[in-house]
Amino acid sequence: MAKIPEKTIERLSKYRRAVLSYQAAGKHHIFSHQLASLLHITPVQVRRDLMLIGHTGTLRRGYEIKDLIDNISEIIDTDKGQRVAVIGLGNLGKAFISYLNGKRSKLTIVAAFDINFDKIERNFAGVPCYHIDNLNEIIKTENITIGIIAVPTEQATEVAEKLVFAGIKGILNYSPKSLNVPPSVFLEEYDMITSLEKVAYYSKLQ
Amino acid sequence: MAKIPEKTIERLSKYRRAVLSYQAAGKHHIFSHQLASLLHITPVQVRRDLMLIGHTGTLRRGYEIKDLIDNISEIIDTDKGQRVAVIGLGNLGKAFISYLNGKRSKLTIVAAFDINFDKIERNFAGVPCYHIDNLNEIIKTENITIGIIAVPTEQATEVAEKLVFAGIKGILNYSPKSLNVPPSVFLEEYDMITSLEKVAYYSKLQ
DNA sequence: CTAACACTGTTATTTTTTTCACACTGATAA
DNA sequence: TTATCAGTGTGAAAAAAATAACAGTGTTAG
Ligand SMILES: NC(=O)c1ccc[n+]([C@@H]2O[C@H](COP(=O)([O-])OP(=O)(O)OC[C@H]3O[C@@H](n4cnc5c(N)ncnc54)[C@H](O)[C@@H]3O)[C@@H](O)[C@H]2O)c1
Ligand SMILES: NC(=O)c1ccc[n+]([C@@H]2O[C@H](COP(=O)([O-])OP(=O)(O)OC[C@H]3O[C@@H](n4cnc5c(N)ncnc54)[C@H](O)[C@@H]3O)[C@@H](O)[C@H]2O)c1
Repeated sequence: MAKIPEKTIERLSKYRRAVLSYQAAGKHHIFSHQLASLLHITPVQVRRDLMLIGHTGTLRRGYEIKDLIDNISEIIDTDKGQRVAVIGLGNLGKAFISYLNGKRSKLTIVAAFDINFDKIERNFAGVPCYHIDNLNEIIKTENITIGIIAVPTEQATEVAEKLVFAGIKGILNYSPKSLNVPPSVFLEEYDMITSLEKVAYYSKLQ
Repeated sequence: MAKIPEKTIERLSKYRRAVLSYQAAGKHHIFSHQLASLLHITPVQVRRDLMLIGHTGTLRRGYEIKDLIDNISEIIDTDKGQRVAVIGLGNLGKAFISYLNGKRSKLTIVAAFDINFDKIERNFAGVPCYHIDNLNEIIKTENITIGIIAVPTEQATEVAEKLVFAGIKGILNYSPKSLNVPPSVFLEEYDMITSLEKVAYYSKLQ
């Protein structure tokens, strides 16, 4: 199969979540225009994306949800799933853990790390919190491949280095400090100020 | 000036934050390759973006930081600034407020809304929290133009309707429920699961 | 004075992403 | 039976975004 565009990968994740909730509502099929309107995109975009992963629909009923979920999962999941750690159990870290817990079976948050002893050796929403000094060890024994950084700006660089040293595969960074990691580690960063300033910019134009 | 691409708008916001921290470190000038490496992009991309907003650098010293900040602000800020409300003072809402407070002068969070009476009529990090029933009134009296949605999924649609009704200009939605708003309201949505699944996908390829 | 250097600014090109346009198809209704 | 309808699948075109290529230019070293 040809290389799938990055934007398509992002949408596949959204399609899957959209159809999961459709399925939960008892539906078995969905049309491209329905999926499109859930994501605020065009039906052609949907059909093209699904074409790229080789998913075909039926003419009269659209796409079969069960099949679609399987096909998307085939692409974006790994067989055994991946194990995730959150570093920094503050507001943001907690929000992520409560949000993700019980959502997806293939990505599981299995550990949190902090330096605050009030948080260490407790569970938050079922996830154990360890001292940051144990990061290297736990990453390895727990077979964690993805780290989510939610520590204060000043600590972010150091935490990233520890993650890289421990052999992490991917980092999702929410600290405002942009990180440098070797090319063998996939890095994704998000900062809400960018989003907010974008909203502000386009709001003022209206 | 020609229309500025959406991606450039996003990067302008990032450039400004990057140079602000450079400035805080006592620097007065920055080269395109330095800015580029801070954002993990190419120097050409930086020069092109700055060209689009009509900012020019000097040959030997690169871009003057003070000027650059002014020029970017000229584009993405409004004169009087914009006032922002957070709806849902949970983990996420709190994280945003503490993060934004004192960061930018032109976008100010001036109100939070919740239904939980433990939170209402108190301040969080200097921001007063009101009952959601007062939303319409406060949006108008406080002249709020942007709303950040951080309420549970089930409440998101209703909250969005209230914001639209109150005449909001832009919405930044963090609830996983994708919203429908009239075209007069600018909508931006972010969901960390998309980011995380993307990281997972590209991590497994490495 | 001249050449080498290390930047910026911009045109041209390439790549990526989205949209258009339309063939195809099975169901339905007249 | 035949026309219409409402969907999918996809090559082609367009639009958006990123990259390459390079001219221009103060600065510095010789
Ligand atoms: N990207 C975004 O959109 C966004 C939004 C809000 C906040 N932020 C940033 O995210 C970070 C966290 O925000 P928050 O509201 O959760 O802050 P917080 O203060 O509530 O939480 C930070 C946590 O990190 C822990 N910590 C500090 N140093 C550590 C270390 N070396 N190792 C492990 N843990 C450590 C602290 O004990 C604390 O529990 C901040 O840097 C904030 O600026 C980013
Ligand atoms: N987009 C993302 O990346 C992301 C990440 C984490 C969580 N989330 C989502 O964000 C939302 C908030 O997460 P959280 O961890 O802060 O949850 P939370 O439960 O800590 O906070 C939700 C807050 O909203 C308040 N609330 C409920 N109904 C309300 C209403 N009608 N009007 C005003 N306030 C109301 C609650 O009292 C509570 O204080 C959830 O839907 C969660 O799934 C999104």
